Amino acid sequence: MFDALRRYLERSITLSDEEFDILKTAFMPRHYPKGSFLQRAGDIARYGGFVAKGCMRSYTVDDKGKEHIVQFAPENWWISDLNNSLIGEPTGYFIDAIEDSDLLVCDLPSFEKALTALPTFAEHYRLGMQKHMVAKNRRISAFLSATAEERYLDFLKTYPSIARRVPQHMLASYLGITPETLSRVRKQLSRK
Amino acid sequence: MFDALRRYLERSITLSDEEFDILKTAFMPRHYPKGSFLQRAGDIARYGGFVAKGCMRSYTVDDKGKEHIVQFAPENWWISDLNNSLIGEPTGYFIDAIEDSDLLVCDLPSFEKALTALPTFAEHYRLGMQKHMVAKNRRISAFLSATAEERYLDFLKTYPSIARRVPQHMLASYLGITPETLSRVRKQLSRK
DNA sequence: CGCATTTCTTGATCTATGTCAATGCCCGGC
DNA sequence: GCCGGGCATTGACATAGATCAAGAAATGCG
Repeated sequence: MFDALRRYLERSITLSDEEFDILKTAFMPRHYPKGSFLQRAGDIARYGGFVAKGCMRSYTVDDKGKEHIVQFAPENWWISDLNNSLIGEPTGYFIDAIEDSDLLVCDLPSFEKALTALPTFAEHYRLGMQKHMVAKNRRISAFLSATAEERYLDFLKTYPSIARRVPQHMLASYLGITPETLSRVRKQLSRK
Repeated sequence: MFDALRRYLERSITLSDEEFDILKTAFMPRHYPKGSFLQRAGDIARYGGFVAKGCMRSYTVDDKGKEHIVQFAPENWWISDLNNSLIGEPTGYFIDAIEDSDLLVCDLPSFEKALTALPTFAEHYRLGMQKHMVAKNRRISAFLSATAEERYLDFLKTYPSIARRVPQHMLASYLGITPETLSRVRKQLSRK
């Protein structure tokens, strides 16, 4: 499982064996069977994680019991709830496995220690964060100006592999529309 | 103007005079009269900036010529377009001054040099980025699950001072609704 | 296999918000 | 002090997408 992390990191930075050993101490391998939770709303969020295998999602549940998916995290993505890893207050987000998944999890203090000990890792983290920010801004822009259909097409183009592997109603939830609407959008598109 | 930056930074980190001098070399003071642009869609984005005085905004313009505000940046906020400072491709975002504003602007290479030279600054940047990410996630959640009225109330609570100083139609644009709808929402609320 | 559960589709109707158009207001510039 | 153009409000109407309800397909599991 650590191999996956190392391969992922070495796509952008180089780490000696010794450095990677330091990094390893921060993480714990954990298996999450489909449907199991990494955290629930109301918890004090403790762990973030790197997805080595499978697929996770984070989401909120509104007062009507409806789920709203904030993020998908398949292999080689990070999933965490900075929200309150930072603040230490109970979180509003659920994180669970939508497939059987293997994660390397890590609490915030250990993660920060790793950042301090490994400057190249910190640099990688900063760049990743910036890219992530760009993606969030894109998504916000889409909500501001695009229709359901446009958002769907954009998702297909940007994350084709995620679109293939998650159930449609989850995709709908991520896009901010109902499953019914997504179904109709798809029908509409298939005509063209 | 540099005083403003220093006061802002010293709310969370400590910098010696020498360190602050290093930081200073990365930035150039610039005045932006109301309505003037820091960047336009189609430009190669070069500069990000720290707002010492006034208020900036970044936004996109859709094919119907409608503006969609992605961010407001009053005093002590940063405004930049990582989007393509990173990639070097023409940006899709406009950034302009909605009040007469004073900025400290900085290109990406200088900024990175400062991050490397000043670890405490890098640390501050990382924390700020994380907080910013939390805010973006909140905004996305709001689009997924909240009505126009709820988003408006949330904005009032979260950024009361911005709500007071920007024109309503810009606030509407930020919230992803029309000025007409915002006007009606406000009327509705004033009845209660 | 075969049944049960989840997922997807389809239709009918409803609603929040958008669009278009008109009016009045306020503020900044001459 | 007045004039003009942006800004907010209001009304009538249009529409994207939601909701509710029912089947039809898939999918998984004993």
